[in-house]
Amino acid sequence: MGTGPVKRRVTQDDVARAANVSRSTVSLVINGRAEGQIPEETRRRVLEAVRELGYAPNVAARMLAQGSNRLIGVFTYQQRFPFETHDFLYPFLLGIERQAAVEDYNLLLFTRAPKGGRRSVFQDGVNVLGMADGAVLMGSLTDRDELRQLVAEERPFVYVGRRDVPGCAFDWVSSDYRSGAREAASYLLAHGHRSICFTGIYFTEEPYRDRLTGCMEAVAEVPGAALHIIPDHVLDDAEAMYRFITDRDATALVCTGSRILARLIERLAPFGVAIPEDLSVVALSDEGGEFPLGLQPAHVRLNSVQVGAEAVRLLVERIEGRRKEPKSVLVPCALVPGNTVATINRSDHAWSS
Amino acid sequence: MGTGPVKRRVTQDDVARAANVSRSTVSLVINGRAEGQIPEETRRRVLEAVRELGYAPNVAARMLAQGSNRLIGVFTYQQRFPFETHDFLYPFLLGIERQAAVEDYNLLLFTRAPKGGRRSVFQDGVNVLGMADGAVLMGSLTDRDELRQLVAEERPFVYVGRRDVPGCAFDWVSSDYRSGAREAASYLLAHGHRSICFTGIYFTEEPYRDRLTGCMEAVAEVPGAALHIIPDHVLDDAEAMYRFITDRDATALVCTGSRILARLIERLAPFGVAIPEDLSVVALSDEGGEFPLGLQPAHVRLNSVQVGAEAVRLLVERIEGRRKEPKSVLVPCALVPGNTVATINRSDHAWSS
DNA sequence: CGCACCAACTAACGCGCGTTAGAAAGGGGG
DNA sequence: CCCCCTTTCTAACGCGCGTTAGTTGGTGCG
Repeated sequence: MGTGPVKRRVTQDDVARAANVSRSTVSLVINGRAEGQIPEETRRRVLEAVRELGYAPNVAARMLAQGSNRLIGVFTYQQRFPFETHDFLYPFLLGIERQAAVEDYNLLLFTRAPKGGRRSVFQDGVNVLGMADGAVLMGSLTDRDELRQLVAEERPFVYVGRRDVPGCAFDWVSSDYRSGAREAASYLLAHGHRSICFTGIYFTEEPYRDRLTGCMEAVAEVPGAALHIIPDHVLDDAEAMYRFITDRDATALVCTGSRILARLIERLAPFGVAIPEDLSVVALSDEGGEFPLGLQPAHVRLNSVQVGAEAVRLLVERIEGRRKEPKSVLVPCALVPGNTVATINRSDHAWSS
Repeated sequence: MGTGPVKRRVTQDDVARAANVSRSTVSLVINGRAEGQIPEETRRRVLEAVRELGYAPNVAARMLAQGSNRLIGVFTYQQRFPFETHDFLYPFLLGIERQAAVEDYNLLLFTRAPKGGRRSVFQDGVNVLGMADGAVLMGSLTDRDELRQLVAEERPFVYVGRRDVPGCAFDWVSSDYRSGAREAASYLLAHGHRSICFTGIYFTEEPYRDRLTGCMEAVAEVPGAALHIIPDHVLDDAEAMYRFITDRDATALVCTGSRILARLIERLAPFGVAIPEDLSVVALSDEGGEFPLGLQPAHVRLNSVQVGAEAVRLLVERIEGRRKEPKSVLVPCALVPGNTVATINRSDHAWSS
């Protein structure tokens, strides 16, 4: 409970005394509202006192008084904060940071965890986002009512990743997973593939559903083409997966991430599956990733960094009152051809006779 | 300036009116100080009103009232924030985040950049660190007076990386680069190497000087052993480097980072330098890194993540008044043998006849 | 002289809450 | 009836700040 015996902080009052003006004057100068109000000479005196005493505004007080801090909150529904590179949220954070710097905002990372349960913006019934001007939310959120509640509080926020909550409109930014996935599948179809596998998890969340939808759309346009969804439990069993693929005469695979892709390749290798001769693969990911054997995975670049940046841009628009209506942004993806897709020739293909 | 159109929220006053008690009573009940103060019946009435009106405390007000905002500032003297994985500050940030969660503090990242000049804690004459309860500083700082000024302000802070400012004591945490480097060199010496190269940059900063010092200490203990510092400009020129090494009959190399090591190996390969047959290498780094040819670099693990965590621990001690005296911590390193160090046999070595 | 006006400031309020001195009510003993 | 104690509650301050109505002292104009 040790209430910090931190030396009493320097306040505007202290500055005012030192500069021999009133506190209001100090506030005016500090907030740049000195134009035509306070003459240069006074301004200088105040600023000097500020620097001499080492004054710094109190975040809480500022927030309380008028609600702005130039602080952007970042909240993640993941257990831990997505600093780890291998976390799929990491590139978003990268973009958020970059754009925050551009927009001249500081970042408030809500690392404080709840005692035991799942992460929530409401801790002990308190909306922790309250310390920031607005917040970027991300990660997979199980309880949609939380979003409703959040909207009701009318504090600006942007969700990274499309989230569809009926009767509840808010800002979000997402990669255009659907178009991206469609493009990936089309690319494979254009190379002659007709039986394509698809890996994907968390189908309850929009971004994952969108990936599937995109693929299905592309496949539906080509007569005789089929898409096969690899069930989760199969992904963990190398042999089951090999069976799954060969049983369906599949010659291609769309992967939702480059890490999954790496695992798949690794696991299929013992069965003599060569990429791309036996199996063509396209990933949906931010980067190609590093692969053995000189493989440069064909992939649809998701531009997650840009998504994070866009989220901040939207948020700042809202915070600064330049926009009132909810808005959503789809960041386009880009196909990056690698060397993991081959033109199919069914006559001499290993398992498609 | 768009004042946030945040909807007026339910306050304790509202609850008090509804429960027909005073606001203080509400506060007491909510903060659990009702023991022996407020009878059960009243307590129940208040809590009911709370839940009925959907009251939620205002974080900012709460922080303001009790004087701490449970905020740890993070400031870096690097141009950009070390989110990028390849940034050498990145692991520190990882540790900081982790420990902040443990200590139940949020993180305030000072991403706001100065208009043009070099980064400084003082922006517009305001010490931005004041917004947090305390701060962790890192990165290479050119202006040591800034640290003096900071100490004078008596605001809690911890520097990541040893910084030696005469007549100015403050908290810092660092990997024990010196012992680590000594261990690296000793390891090579124990394998029979007598002519060892050393790469290192930024010698003006303590952590880099310490690396060199450690190596020199180890070499000095073995008669006939020599340490050769590779000048910066040589590092960029593959052929010059090859010459540098062979001219000195060097059979081993101590590298300050695993990325540098990767570059070196890559550049020496065209000259037919085999690792570890021709050249043994030890890196000072957090991880071995990913290398081709199945190389697992021998390295001295710096435990930077732990350094970051330790910094936060120190800081919180100070913030919460559990410690008054300056304190510094050296986090021990650990030698991780890989497969990049060979026992030297000068008779059949390529260039050491 | 009287009035209007301006520049340069300040007093004072309110943001929502934690905290504490102390008021009010009730009860019991002398 | 007075005094004192306990229980139950409240008034009021302060946290640090943004904002606005208003005050002060001076100048110009009729």
